[in-house]
Amino acid sequence: MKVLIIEDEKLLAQSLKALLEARGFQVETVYDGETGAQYAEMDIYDLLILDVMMPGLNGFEVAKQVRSKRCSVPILMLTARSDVEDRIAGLNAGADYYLTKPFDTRELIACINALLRRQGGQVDELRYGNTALDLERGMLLCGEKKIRLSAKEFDVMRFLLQTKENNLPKETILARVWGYDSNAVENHVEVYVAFLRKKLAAIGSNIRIEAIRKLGYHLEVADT
Amino acid sequence: MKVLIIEDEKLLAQSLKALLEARGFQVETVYDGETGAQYAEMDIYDLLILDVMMPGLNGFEVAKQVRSKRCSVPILMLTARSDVEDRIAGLNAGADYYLTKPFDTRELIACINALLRRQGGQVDELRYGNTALDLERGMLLCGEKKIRLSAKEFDVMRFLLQTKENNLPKETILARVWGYDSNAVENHVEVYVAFLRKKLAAIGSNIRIEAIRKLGYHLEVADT
DNA sequence: CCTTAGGCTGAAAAACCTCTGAAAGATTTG
DNA sequence: CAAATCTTTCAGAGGTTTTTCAGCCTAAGG
Repeated sequence: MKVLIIEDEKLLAQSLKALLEARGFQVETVYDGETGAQYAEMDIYDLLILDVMMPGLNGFEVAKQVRSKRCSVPILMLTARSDVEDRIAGLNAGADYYLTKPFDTRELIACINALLRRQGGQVDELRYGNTALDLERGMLLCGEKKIRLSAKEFDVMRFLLQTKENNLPKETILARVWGYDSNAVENHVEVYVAFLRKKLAAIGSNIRIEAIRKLGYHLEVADT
Repeated sequence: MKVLIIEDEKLLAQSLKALLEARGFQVETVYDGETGAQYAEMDIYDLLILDVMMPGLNGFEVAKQVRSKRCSVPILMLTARSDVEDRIAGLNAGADYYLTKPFDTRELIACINALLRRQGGQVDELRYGNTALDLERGMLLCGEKKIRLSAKEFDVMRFLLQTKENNLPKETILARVWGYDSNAVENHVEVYVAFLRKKLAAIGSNIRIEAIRKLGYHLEVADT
């Protein structure tokens, strides 16, 4: 789980980072809106934590910009301003939750869990068709049968299951599974899709991984 | 969009109902937790609005019960108790958002929009006549039938659908789809228009791509 | 009614993607 | 340290898509 914190108060940013890292998140922090928007648009994060009041681009603007790029990562907005108008503006700008500073640590964690749960983050199983991905054990389950996935297979399968029948470009899979700065090539994705198709077939799953040339992959339930 | 309101204060329930109906939602209200949980578990709602303090099953319990049935409808919790402990309990019980009474009407609407926006799995598409272009999967849809488009076919079709019955010179299509600096010729456009007409016919679309000599192409809905 | 240029079409060639198996290179496990 | 498993690399098969081209058709103007 990768989290991006966009917050100009470095002290708060650092303490948030520590807090989340202690719970097993991978955290990156940036200290201004422009950089934050850039990072966020790589679309490799599972959650954005966004301060409203920042020099340069403020939180509302960052949220709007990110959303305008069709990036649907959950956004949690933080702010000292408890004004109703602000909350409304934040939500309308594309935020998913609005939390007022100072906030209780446990409340923050509960919010994050709620947001990630909706993304399929806190559940222990992702289902589609007649098949489930056990997130604890990294296994594909279908009826009585099950099969173990390797780490990369698991990551790829997870992203596919999160986007279900929506298109997922190879680029994006590459960025999220191998890292945006890795020198992995698209054939890696193809190879892993092949691995997954083999394993899905082995347990009799009715999930198909469909390829659309030049666009990417998505899941479908076999018609038959 | 169907919304279920579970709220024992009938006055508040009714005013919420009116408020939402005015925005085009289909609203049902129930006045106690047991009934609410039953209704919710039918899994036919797009959103639950849930009061915490109710006789019998309270909001936390309803949320837990609904979630335990693997029902993932978004839950918005309302309460007069502004206690942090409550908010945490609510979120952990499975709520997606926690709003404290009294709340601003516009804030409520913003919350609802935020929740539905996320859930709506927004399959965006361009429609014209009896036909739609699925932008996510690059397919043409017409009733039950659908057909895949190749990348270039898709680009041309999208461009045509964006300008609808306005004239679109071949030159412009060339520039936009093949790039202004490519060495593609106008016959390319003609060929692709032919491809598209064939595919449109194959799915029984009533869209016609009309050519006007020296001027370009545009769409029309077939009269028949 | 004829001419002509623009538009249409089918076929074939060329280019391009995706898939796959095999093998080499890493990494983990026993 | 050896064995097993996982990841990367590579090259070619098999399709599909895109381009090319030549000839046909049709609308518009004389």
